[in-house]
Amino acid sequence: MDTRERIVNAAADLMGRHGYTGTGLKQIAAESGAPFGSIYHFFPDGKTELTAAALRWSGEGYQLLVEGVIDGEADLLDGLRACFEGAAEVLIASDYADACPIETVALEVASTDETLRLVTAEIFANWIESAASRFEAAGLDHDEARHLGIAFISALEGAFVLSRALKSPEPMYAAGRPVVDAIVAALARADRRGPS
Amino acid sequence: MDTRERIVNAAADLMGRHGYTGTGLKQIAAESGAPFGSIYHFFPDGKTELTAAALRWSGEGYQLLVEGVIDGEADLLDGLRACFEGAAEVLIASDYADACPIETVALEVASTDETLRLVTAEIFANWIESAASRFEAAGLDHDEARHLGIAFISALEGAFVLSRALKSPEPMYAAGRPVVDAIVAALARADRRGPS
DNA sequence: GTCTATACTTTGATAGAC
DNA sequence: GTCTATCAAAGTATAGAC
Repeated sequence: MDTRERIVNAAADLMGRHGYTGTGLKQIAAESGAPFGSIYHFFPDGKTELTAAALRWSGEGYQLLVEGVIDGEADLLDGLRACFEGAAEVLIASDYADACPIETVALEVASTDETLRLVTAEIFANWIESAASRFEAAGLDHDEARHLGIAFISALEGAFVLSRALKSPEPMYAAGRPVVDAIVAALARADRRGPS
Repeated sequence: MDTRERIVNAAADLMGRHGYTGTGLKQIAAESGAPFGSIYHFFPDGKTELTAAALRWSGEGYQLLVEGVIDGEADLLDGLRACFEGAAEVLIASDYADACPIETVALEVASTDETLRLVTAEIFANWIESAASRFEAAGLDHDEARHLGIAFISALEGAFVLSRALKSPEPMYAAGRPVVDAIVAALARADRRGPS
């Protein structure tokens, strides 16, 4: 792994746990084993540019992870349930440190850094589209698939907040059920309208 | 309003928008109009103690606000819908700055400050209990009311993240529907089991 | 209790030797 | 490209006059 990659990796890891303002460039240099000057060599625009790269890297990685979990199950609904269950397991295993890698940063920059806010918006939009496309492929119409995609990501993000604060996996399960049930109901309605 | 109250008020406001590490004590002193030294006069333990007070103040205020919205509607379900709708309106009116007042801080301190994490846990627990007690009063059994209370708060929190990042009210509506529908269904089941 | 000045640390960022 | 030394600013915290 080259130096640039190690820096981005360390930034993504630290920011996922401690947030944007809570993570210093010196800390990133130390954690990655890279000399401090290398950060500005690879990211001339400094912390903003590095953070954008870290967010995109985390965002892509997490999307692939979730897609793997969903597509790893024969049934779409089982795949969705596995997401909440898997997230709960990772939370417990990491003592509630490893959750959504971009959520804390997204909230921090939402009203303070428009450049980074746009990066988080693009990532969330990708996640929503990833989920919605699967719902649409399963038979839902475009709008309904999008709304439930948003509800799915919202439930995950909301449950991450509560689970980390309460140090309990309970929200992961309680928040997942209504969304999965809503998709079950929507698929049943779609099936009644036009069975494949 | 006395000095202490102004300080707590300013801290709660600033931290709600810019987070914990993103808000400085000097900024709080300036915003509140209080001299810097007064912060340490009223909060000898410094930033941690002040933040705990700000979180509790925000947490209580937001709970009262939401309870007012819910109880302001004749029907519980309309009250829940009004929460998501009202949150969407406030987001738009504030250019997506005013959302959940403790969410950003909760994520920031979850893995870095156990004292403050416990404060956010207590606040979220109060919110969950506030919602669950209303669901139970409407006819749901204790466990189901609690699970749906958690799902309700999770949906709100998750939608806040997405709405602020995307600068769109859409998540507020999309995330709210499955939870409200789940409560509709649960109430119908409870009614079938034992109509009042 | 109020307010100012200051100490100490850490931050993001830069310059320049190698 | 790598690495170190250093800057100016902002962070928390403290001391002490009034």
